[in-house]
Amino acid sequence: MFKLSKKADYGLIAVKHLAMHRDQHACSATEIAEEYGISTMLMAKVLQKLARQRIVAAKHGASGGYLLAKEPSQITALDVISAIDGPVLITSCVTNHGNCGAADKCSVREPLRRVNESILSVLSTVTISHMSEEQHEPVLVELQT
Amino acid sequence: MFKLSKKADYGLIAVKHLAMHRDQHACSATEIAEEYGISTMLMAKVLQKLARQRIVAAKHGASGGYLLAKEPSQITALDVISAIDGPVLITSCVTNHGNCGAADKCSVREPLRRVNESILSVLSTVTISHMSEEQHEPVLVELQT
DNA sequence: TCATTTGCGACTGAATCGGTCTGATATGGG
DNA sequence: CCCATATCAGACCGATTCAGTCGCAAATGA
Repeated sequence: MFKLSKKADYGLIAVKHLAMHRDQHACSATEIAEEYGISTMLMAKVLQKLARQRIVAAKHGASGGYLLAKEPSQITALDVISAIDGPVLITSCVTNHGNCGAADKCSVREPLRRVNESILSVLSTVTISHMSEEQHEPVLVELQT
Repeated sequence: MFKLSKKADYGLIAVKHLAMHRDQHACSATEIAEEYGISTMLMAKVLQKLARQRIVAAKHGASGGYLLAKEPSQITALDVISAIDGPVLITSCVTNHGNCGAADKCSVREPLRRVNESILSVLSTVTISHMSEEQHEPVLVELQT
């Protein structure tokens, strides 16, 4: 009901962890999972999805692990969330090929599409470096009502 | 994974319908449901929740139904959504009494709380009258990164 | 009085989600 | 060269949530 999945949560935790430990060794899934008390298997799954979307880079083999594939300022919360949970759509109707039965009669479709855009805009404004910094400068997001 | 429930969708449809038909007769759950091809029983449930939160006013008895309890400009999308689905929290950790096991170690808790605030702010900026108007003036929402 | 309508809780089947397991593949180090 | 350590991929399961239904009570206008 408007919550992001635990996997997406874990994804953000992992990416932030990698951001804080970059220029150091590659971090293995086990290492990250244990640090935050998360199931190792699950964290591994999450990191695999992040790797498939080229958000993190994987290093196989002994003493391998994961490294950030981009600068923390170039990775947005939206990148991480949609890499794990798929595209962010607040309703199932916002895509044209969505199978909402009442699509043509639906009167809230267009306004909700605009709300969706605003949320995407919020999520893509927040980067991993924002999430690591201490000071928080306000940013203005334009909202089409 | 970041989608609002169908019930919340239906709630917005119903409230917008009432906004367009106000100053007229009270609309019954059956009438609204049939207009948009939605299950009557389900629409009734949704309207009951909206009535319990005093967003709409119920009129019992024959030729009864529902009326808006406030001006459309005083009803926000957030009001409707949270009346139906409960408080909007993008993670289960944002409340203090949330039972997230890794709460103390969790490094993304505070940044996500700020993202949550921004989304609340977007949802409470959009009102039912916004959703009914044709022109769409942009509004700026402040986002604490 | 009675048909209509809301109010409320219990219930069910389906879908989603969190989490696990198994097996394959890659690779650095001893 | 071998093996411990990693990632990779997909199947799998139990629990939770969700969409939608049903039955019964209470209100009320005609």
